[in-house]
Amino acid sequence: MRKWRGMPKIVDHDARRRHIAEAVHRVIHDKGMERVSLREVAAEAGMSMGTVQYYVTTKDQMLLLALERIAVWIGDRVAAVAARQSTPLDVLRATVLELLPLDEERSYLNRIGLAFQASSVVDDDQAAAMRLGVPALLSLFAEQIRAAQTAGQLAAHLDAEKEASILYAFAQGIVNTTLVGHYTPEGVAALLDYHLARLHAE
Amino acid sequence: MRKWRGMPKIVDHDARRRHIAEAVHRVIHDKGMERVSLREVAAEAGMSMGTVQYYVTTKDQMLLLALERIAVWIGDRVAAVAARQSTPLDVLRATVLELLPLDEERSYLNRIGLAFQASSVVDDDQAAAMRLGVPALLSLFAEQIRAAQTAGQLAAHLDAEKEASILYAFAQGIVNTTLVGHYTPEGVAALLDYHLARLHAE
DNA sequence: GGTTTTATCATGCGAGTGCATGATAACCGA
DNA sequence: TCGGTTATCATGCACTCGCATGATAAAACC
Repeated sequence: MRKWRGMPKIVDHDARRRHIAEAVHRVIHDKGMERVSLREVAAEAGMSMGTVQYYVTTKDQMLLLALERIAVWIGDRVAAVAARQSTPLDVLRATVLELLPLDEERSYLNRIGLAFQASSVVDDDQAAAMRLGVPALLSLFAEQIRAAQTAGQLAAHLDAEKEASILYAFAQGIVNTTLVGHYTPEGVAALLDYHLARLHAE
Repeated sequence: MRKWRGMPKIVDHDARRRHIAEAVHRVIHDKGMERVSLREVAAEAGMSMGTVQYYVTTKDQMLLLALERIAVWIGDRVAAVAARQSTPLDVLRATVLELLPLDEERSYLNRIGLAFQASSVVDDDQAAAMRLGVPALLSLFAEQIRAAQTAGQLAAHLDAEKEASILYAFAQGIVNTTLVGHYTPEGVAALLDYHLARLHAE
């Protein structure tokens, strides 16, 4: 599926937008945020530039669309992996691991997320979109920590909110160093397990 | 100090390069990495574009120069604040705090660092320059942790290397969330103290 | 079947890009 | 005092950018 040419009307607008957003992702991943342009994205998406403009009124909106799409992508992945766990501590561990660049797809997502993290410092709309996911993750973490505490999996004296914040910061902070190869996937997992082990009820 | 015009020969090349690098920093901070151009930087530095080209052969080299400059800037700040502490634990705490966006100057440095972190994912030279500082900081952390352990300030059973990695990741990971206002400076410091407290020898 | 709507494309425009070049002063060593 | 080096600038070039416009064809509607 590469080239459409003059066959209108039965199109799924959401699918088109998704297609464009994914082309933006690939451009960001392969060439970097500074190389994102309407032309480059159109070429990557296999459409004319005019068609991209038909679905997206401005470049900023195109980037925002790509950002929102990747946020729901990550959100879906986290929700799916969390649902697959049995104990609160497993949810916690699996969720953090899901956020880290431990295989190709997660590295892909993290590279793009990193680019948006930087570009959102200067773009208010992107910053707002970026902020959306954070409280959800933090409260998921805190909730699982509390559940693990009542289940006797984690020490009762822990401050769930603070532990959640620390855990999330750790996950965010280890990304870049791992992406550049400073840690192996096994090393990162060992680091996480080391940290979680100290939170255990003895 | 804004405009030179036709007064050559007694110039300090390093000073000129520093001046250009700082202009790059301001452009990145105020308008974002994508708006960095020879023209914009020249205007910000108060020189003609040709003069910038005289000191910097290419745009990539200009960015690399700005990256190296900010790395030594941060390194100097960390070294200075570390030298001012008396116990290993104080060094550890003060060094981490120095890396966080807790006041205007540190926010300034962190915004720029974040931009380079993203752009270095796609530029190999920048990635190499970025990697340089990490081992130094990690080994400083590990060293101070070990010193604190022998001094009885931190629990003896801690894995100094792993704790150093976790601490550094925490510092890196809390930056963006703090920059967008999700944490107050006091909240971040409290988070760090909470984490350090659990490492204490009882 | 003719008209309107929807989707796609090619093209043009003014602005901005990185980089190269030639001119022009100010200083230095003779 | 004079040629040569050093530093600065203005300008030009080929290219890309975001965005606007007009043409065109297929589908939908009547």
